[in-house]
Amino acid sequence: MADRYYVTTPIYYVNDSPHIGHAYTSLACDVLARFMRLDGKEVRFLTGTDEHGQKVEKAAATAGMDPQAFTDEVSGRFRRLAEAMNFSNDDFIRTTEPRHVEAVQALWRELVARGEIYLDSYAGWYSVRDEAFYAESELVDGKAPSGAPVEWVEEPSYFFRLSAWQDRLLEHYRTHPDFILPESRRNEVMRFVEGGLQDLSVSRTSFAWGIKVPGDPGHVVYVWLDALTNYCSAVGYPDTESPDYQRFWPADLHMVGKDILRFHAVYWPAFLMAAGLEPPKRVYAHGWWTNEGQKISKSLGNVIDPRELIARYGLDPTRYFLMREVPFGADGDFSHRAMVQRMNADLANDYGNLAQRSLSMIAKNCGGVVPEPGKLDAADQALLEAATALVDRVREHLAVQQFHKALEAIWEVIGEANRYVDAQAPWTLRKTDSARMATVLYTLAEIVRRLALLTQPFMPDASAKLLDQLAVCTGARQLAHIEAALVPGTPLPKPEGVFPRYVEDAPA
RNA sequence: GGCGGAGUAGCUCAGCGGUAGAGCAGGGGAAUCAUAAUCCCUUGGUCGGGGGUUCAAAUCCCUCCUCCGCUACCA
Repeated sequence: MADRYYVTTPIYYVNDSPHIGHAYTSLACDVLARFMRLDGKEVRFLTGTDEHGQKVEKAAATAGMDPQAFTDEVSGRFRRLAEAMNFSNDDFIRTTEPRHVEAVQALWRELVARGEIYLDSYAGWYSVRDEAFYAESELVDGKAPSGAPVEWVEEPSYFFRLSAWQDRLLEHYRTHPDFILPESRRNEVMRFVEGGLQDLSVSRTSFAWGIKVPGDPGHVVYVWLDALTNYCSAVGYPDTESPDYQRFWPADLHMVGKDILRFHAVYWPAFLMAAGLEPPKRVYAHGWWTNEGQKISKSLGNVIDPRELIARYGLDPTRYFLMREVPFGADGDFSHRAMVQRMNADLANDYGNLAQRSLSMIAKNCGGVVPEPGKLDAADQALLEAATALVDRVREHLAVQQFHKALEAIWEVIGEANRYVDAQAPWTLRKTDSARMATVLYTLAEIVRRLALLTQPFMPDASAKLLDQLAVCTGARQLAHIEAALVPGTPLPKPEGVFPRYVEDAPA
């Protein structure tokens, strides 16, 4: 049954400030969640924060704070980002919440009971300076690649039998070709797994800020086993009979950045299968942004703060740009020039102006009410049908996370509509055939309504304003209403531009 | 090093065996409803280099060059 949809962002590590990468991942999920809701599905959209681990423990200590107080604060930043970006998440999970701790410990016990976790010791060359273990093969002249001295360290650790899951993982990838997208990432993962898997150390004794291993409180659960489990804890695990779990698990989509694909596409399905649970239906790894052609890094100081984008360009234009500019999955570049281009050419000129020219003609020539159409001719019908057909086209593109193609398809119809206006020239009809003019303007109002219906997931506020200007009631904004035509005679509010043109500041 | 991907108009990219395409930028024109927005026409590329297969190659094969990704336990 496809009447439900469960989509997740990664939980964001609180040792980091929210940046464009976080906003991007969550935005993609938000667009999907909003689209699915408009398409009549019951949606669960989850995001949250990952709050355990050595780095958090240290960062809290450095800040002179208790780890929980520290994570409370940083987690709040991610909540505020979600609000600022107008994300429609239904839930926000934190790994320090009791519901999650309980889920992780239950999953752990399940894995132990099934013989998938065993106690051994973890040994390797450790560099205190780098805080990292190195493989024998990575050492250079007996030192870390960084040149730091290493020492042989052994500590007790629990291991997950990842090696036993190699064949079953490969089988899963083969029988579920859409499990990992885009395809190039799927191939990378498969090659990686084909290369052989080692058992995974899933506990740590070197720090304490984490979830205690059941029955062995000296150990803390490995951060990834902890973090990934959030997707299940949020829908009620370990109560697999709960309504939420029954409804939403397995998740339809885990959206992730390409940097954390392996954890989601290899470890996570292995953990789940080992615990007798179903793996998610899809993991999608998207690309990264550069800033004006430059790789983004903290040391370069060119990190993009989503709040600055919103302040400068506005929220919906920013959302539009991120979803439209780059083929989803690939890396992309954020540049002021490209942003302004999109804002002015796509939004202000094409879409905004189409709406504005249509609505203001109605305001001036039809008494500010939805005009009464005569019989529709072939051109009217072709345009209306093209708009209706967009529902399926957009749905198909979003089913495989091709946001840019969905928008491209919508903009094709916007282009057709602008050509239609010129071809029909209602300003001439006003003098020669006012009945035909009314038909044309009615068709245009209908087109704008249908377009606005479809742009809601991408640009919720602007689309809502357009629908308001067409006096479409809030209960008639589902995709199912695509053909629920406007009622002639309905009074319309005064039209106002929805997509302002970006004008460069005059040089000082 | 190994495996994989990509190099096509100024920019971003589509095409992947049959006379080189789109959007944006540039140029010209039309229109004047509209956020000086829209519409039409148009300049522009020996499709990274070289070799090969074929009646025919961005499109298949070989080779070279350049760039990028993956190559496990910080998240």
